[in-house]
Amino acid sequence: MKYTKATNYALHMIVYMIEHAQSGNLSLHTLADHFNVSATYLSKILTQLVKADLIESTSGANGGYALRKKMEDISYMDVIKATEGTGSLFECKFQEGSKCLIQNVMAEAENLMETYLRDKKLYEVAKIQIGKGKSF
Amino acid sequence: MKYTKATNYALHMIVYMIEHAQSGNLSLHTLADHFNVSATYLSKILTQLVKADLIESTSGANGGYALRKKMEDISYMDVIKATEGTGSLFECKFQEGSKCLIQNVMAEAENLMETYLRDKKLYEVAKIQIGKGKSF
DNA sequence: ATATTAAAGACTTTATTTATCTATAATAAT
DNA sequence: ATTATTATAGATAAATAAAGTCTTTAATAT
Repeated sequence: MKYTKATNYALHMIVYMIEHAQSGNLSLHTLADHFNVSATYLSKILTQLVKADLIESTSGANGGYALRKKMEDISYMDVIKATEGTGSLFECKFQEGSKCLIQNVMAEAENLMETYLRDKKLYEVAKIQIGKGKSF
Repeated sequence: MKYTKATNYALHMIVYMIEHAQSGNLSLHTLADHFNVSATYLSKILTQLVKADLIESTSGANGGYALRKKMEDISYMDVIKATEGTGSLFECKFQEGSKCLIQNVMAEAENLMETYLRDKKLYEVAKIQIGKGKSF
């Protein structure tokens, strides 16, 4: 069990977009170049973020991607849900519903992690103008 | 990102073994039958639990598997580490070491989950003799 | 009308997980 | 000793999921 590479990219994309929020739209090409990823592949990931309403996209010249949700409000969990999907990490293979006590415990553990990541905002890690933090 | 089926099995195996701890060794055959899994496949999972010193195995007639670690001490995390491996859920694809601030946050989140699962014992969920809990 | 940009669909490749088969090793019972 | 019972190991196959590519379509600014 590992986070997908897509989540890795997605988190970094959001941070990068926060850091460049004042620069207008960022094109797929620009992002793909900067992170050294294939454009079409990155496109799929960004589209997931668009569908999750975290960012927005505009076609045509001068188009590209820009933040949609208020940057201070974008949490790690927002991004993770967009790329990993909703749905629990553990699902009992022997019993339906939540009758499995093991599953209940696993869900509670996941919940702790989830709550933490829902409170943590990617904003905190971005290096923006007035020395608000630092990162990559 | 999901827990593997192997982890699912492994957790249930331990609970089952706790519930039948007084019945001597449980053979692969018995376990495979009870859980409706192929024996050789289950064997691989049980071997992982043996290597993690959670259970022990003995060959030959009347052999099989039995708990090795004190049942009250076997945590969810013990089992998960055995089947999922150690190693973090998130590893930054752009920076080495722990220089990535995103990774640090992700690790902290994982830590919360891990601590919880290291405290929770599978024993609590087993239905053993003197009404100590209930489950499957 | 043209250039620029994103989205969608089909598909391929790679990696991981799940599962099987066969052979080997260990031990108890006879 | 031989046989039956039991686990382990190795090779490999099948299934699933993730990562990545190619091509077409749609939208928009100039």
